[in-house]
Amino acid sequence: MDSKYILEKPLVGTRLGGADFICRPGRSVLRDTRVHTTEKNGPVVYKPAMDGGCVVAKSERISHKGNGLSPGSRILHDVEKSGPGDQRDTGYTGILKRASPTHCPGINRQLPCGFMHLDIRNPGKQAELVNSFRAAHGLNAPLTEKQPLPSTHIPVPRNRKPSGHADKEVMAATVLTSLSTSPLVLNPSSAPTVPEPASRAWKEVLSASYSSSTSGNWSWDASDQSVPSTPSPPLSNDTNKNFLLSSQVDDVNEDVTESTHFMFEDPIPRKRKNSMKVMFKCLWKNCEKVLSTSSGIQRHVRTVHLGRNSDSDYSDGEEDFYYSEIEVNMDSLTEGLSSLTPTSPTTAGPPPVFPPPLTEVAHSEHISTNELQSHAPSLLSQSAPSALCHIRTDHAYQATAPVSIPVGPELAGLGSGNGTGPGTGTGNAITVSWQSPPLIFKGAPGPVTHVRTVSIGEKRQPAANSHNTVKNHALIMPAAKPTPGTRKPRGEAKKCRKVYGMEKRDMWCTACRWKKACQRFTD
DNA sequence: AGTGCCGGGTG
DNA sequence: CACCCGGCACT
Repeated sequence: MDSKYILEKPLVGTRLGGADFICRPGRSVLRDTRVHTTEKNGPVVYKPAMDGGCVVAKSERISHKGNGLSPGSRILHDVEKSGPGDQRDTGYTGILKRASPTHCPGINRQLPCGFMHLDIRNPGKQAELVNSFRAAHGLNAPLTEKQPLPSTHIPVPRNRKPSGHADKEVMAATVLTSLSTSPLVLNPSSAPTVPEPASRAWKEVLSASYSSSTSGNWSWDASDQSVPSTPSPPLSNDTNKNFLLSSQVDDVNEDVTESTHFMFEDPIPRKRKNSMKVMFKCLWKNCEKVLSTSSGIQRHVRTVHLGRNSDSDYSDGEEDFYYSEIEVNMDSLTEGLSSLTPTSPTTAGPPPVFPPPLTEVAHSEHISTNELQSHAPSLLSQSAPSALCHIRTDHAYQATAPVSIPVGPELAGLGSGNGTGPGTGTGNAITVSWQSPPLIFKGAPGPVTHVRTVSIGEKRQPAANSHNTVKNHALIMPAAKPTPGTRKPRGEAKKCRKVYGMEKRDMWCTACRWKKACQRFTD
């Protein structure tokens, strides 16, 4: 399930000389057990890109049609062509269907967007996108030098010089990834700075590649839930959102408190857009710094956490690891709502996460035990600690009437795969799939959602919700075994004993006679 | 104290 | 399994 889930995530990547670069948020996957021909094509492949040229890949599968075809139509065509057996392809289509932006921040933003923003003026670029896209799905996309085209800028760190085969591949992946996904195309003005999404993708690639001990075979097995290759904080899954908006946020205003909460998923984008503002939050452990500008946060990270000289512009992009974009609901902030009362405690899938949770995330949201997902809570806690606070304060089960716990479909669907995820959207930055991250409770849009966190130590609960509670247990913490001590809530209905009394004990149901849960007067 | 029922023992 | 009961949690 897990692996499948991952495959269903938005993938972006490029196949370079036999190596598949599948870049997912949080993790970059390079999978290819086939013979690498990178040595042969590698240099040719990325050199142009690094020089600002454009790498044009030609898909073998579509090569018969030539390269001159309308890229746009080809894209669609290719997607449609996806064979049922091609998991990656299906994965992509799945993405399209799922439209789960939270899953793949940098990427997600790009694929779908890429289609929409294909630069008609530059067919070559479209070809790139197409190829990158295809590559991401495992389609062969041998690179060629045809149609060299100017590329938008490629975030190649100055100080990082490829020093080996792996590095080259990394670079190639980075370049291609950025090319295929860089929204910057839309915003040339921001060229001077490294596009965050791109740079992130690049880093992700790097992190994945560097963490790999094998030479050309970089594969991130879906089952591999190992610890992230770097101690970097999680990149928020929402980084993909409002990317464009982020560029607008140039006003250097005051820091915002951590009160902000993530809007991982935006079911009603139009509605919220007005009040949403992209902020940059430091993900460094125990640091809740939130700044309104990426440069600001980068500086913060660089100087405060990385110990770099604040005066220096030097940046290897390392900072990108330590902050993420977040959407801040300005309405909630301006309305004087306590920062503790997020209007919509939505959470997204499992964020990648490294730093320890700031708050206890009640054993609840673990959708699965795999590490990836297990991270989700931490992100959750980091991103929306206040939400958790609320969650814990409400004991729905104490209500006299059955209380329905507003659990989003995501949660309900947890069983279906991380996708469960937390959300549908789960994905996250880096996250990968975080899927998970189900993690998560997604309240119905509105003020404080009453989400009840089931704690292990919890004791009996009124009958009205007993079933719900039990279900929640199963849903929310399938892995969490009911600890001894969690007893079935005592039913409110009169039992045989009360109904018949001790004198008519023979009239009791057998269960009652045996001191078991009454079977006759069930709750 | 009364009640509900879990957990465990016995045959 | 059926049957029983110690004991806990809760009212």
